Amino acid sequence: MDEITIKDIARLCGVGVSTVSRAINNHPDINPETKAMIMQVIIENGYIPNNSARNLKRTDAKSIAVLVKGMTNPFFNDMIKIIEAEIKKKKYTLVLHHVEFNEDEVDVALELVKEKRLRGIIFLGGYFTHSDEKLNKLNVPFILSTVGRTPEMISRHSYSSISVDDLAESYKVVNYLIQLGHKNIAIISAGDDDESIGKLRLEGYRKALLDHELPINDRIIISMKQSNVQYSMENGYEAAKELLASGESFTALYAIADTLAIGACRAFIEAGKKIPDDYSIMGFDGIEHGKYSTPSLTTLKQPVEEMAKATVDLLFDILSGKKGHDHKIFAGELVIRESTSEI
Amino acid sequence: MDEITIKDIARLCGVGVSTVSRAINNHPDINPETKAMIMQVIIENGYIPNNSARNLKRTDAKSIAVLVKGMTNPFFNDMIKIIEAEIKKKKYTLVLHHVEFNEDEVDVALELVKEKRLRGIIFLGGYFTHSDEKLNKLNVPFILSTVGRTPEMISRHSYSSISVDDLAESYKVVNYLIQLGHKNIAIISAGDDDESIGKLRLEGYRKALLDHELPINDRIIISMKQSNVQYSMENGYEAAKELLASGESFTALYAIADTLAIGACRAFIEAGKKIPDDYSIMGFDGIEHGKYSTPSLTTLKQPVEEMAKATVDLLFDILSGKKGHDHKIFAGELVIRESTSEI
DNA sequence: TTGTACGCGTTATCAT
DNA sequence: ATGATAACGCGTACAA
Repeated sequence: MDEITIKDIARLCGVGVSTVSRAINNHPDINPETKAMIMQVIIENGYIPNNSARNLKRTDAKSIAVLVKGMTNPFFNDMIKIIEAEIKKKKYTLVLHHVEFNEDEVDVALELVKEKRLRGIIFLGGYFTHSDEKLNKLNVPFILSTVGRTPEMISRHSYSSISVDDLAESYKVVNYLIQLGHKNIAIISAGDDDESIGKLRLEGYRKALLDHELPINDRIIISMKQSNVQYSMENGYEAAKELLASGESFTALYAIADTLAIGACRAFIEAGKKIPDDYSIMGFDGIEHGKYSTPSLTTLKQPVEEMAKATVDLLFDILSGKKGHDHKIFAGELVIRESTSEI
Repeated sequence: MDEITIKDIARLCGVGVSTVSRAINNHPDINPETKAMIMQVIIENGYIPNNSARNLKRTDAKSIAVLVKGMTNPFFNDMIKIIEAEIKKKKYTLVLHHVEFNEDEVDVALELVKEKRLRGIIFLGGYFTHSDEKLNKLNVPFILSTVGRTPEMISRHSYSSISVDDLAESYKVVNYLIQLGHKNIAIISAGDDDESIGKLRLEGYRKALLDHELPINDRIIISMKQSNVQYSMENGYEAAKELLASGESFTALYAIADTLAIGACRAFIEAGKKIPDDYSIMGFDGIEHGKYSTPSLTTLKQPVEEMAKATVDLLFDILSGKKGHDHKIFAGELVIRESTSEI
């Protein structure tokens, strides 16, 4: 015998189980003295309520899940931190859950909803091309935050989303490079099968070149290796080496994530190239890291803090019935640092 | 009414609940046809078993929790990835849980054990100065992995640990700098109240200086700001600026984490200092990042992969009764890159 | 092979 | 203010 339950505590205290339950859950209808006595016994015996049993019975769990797809991008760490704090501030419990690249986040969410009596869900990152039918099974409000969305995709109102316009912001990046005088701009992007931010950012790149009547050279459009960890520095490093080895001419490189850009910078430097003198390099995301790199990284910064706050605020507005589903798009900020210059 | 339960499925199928249960859990005693039929109905109705109820009943949960203290250090990401894969390989379920710096990891673990019917626990990072009394309440095997330990602390046998000898490895770092001819070596370490790796690494620093009869100058021993995120680049950056502003003379800097070292590098570079010509800088941990920094970072690399594997292996050996508790200490590896040179 | 009934630890409801 | 008891959804003896 080693698991001690609420019954044991009740017996030890000479009271009923419901009284113990009341003591634990801060119910009003209880004599402060009995409560104190019970709490004392609980501490002495190291009793810990079983959460499974609680969740089974409870109606007011007040918890919200954050599902993060792919934890390799440090970009999410910042967001999680803020979301965590905001949720705590609202006296809700946060259930943080990582989901693998090959897992189905909606399936995971469906399970979690049942298990934890969730009030809401926040999806962070990932692709998210799920059927309406499946999404409708998720009968708690959910928000797609920083999940790649095309304008057509967000024309639904069965859920909310918080994001930047990946296509437009990506356009800004390339546009900036063009303004600096670059005409041959390489890109390190996601694979062709990417359905999310990778695809959108690549489209933004293409559109910018097209609008400026610059040629699109497929040989300087490099994809991350699928075999490597996605969005890793190593991946950027390898891609950059491949690019340099190709012999194609270009004067600027745009990596669709800061991590990739940092890896790419290293490859260029090792190859004896000067940044930004020989090549300009730009990233996307605005992670802390880019600020402390050498050269520091010019990037398109996503307003992490605002987005994280907006995500939580929107969710709570929906929960309290104040608002219906909404889709907010945040503007990114061009952060010019040392890795880019005029040609 | 919208939550569909095992009873509903049973009714829909015209069978008993136990038959449905058997279908779900791959029990042997069931007619393949009935099973197929039941599974079909389950899929059609989108039934998902309630995990809380399952955990409440189940005796064979086969799950292991990994509690990570402080997710700010990317060092842990690598370890988690590996541990995750290893656990999956053994057909166990992984419960990943972050614990805040100010939370008590043992309390969290205690709850989790009850809730999830855990078979074992892996603690990653943190301080871990808990009373035996408290640890004894944790009646499942647990392993402290990469948790700062002094030799005296690990002389217990109620749990296992996997770590590097932080003091000795730290000594190696400073010893290497001394061999390069440096005599005035600054350090960015944890606060005085640190009881864990920070303390041990600082002790290693002191011991190395002492052994080589070099003076210890308290004014070039800088602590991370408590107000900042611990072990962040920003923290290293600020500390380095403080150091430079102090006017104290030194030729080398040892930061007790790579993240701190990277931030410090940036501060030095911004101040117009050449690394390693003017100053040598070393880190500790061996994160991916240091490899792609410029200058790339000389560091003391912890054998992440081996340690992660050893952690899981040891846990399973204990679970299967093959072994009792054990304490393994891994040797770090001096990785010499560009940020250090002879004086 | 299948169904019935009980119990897991807790909270909610209804008495008292 | 407190206690008895019925759920919560599931797994599993045990009976059939």
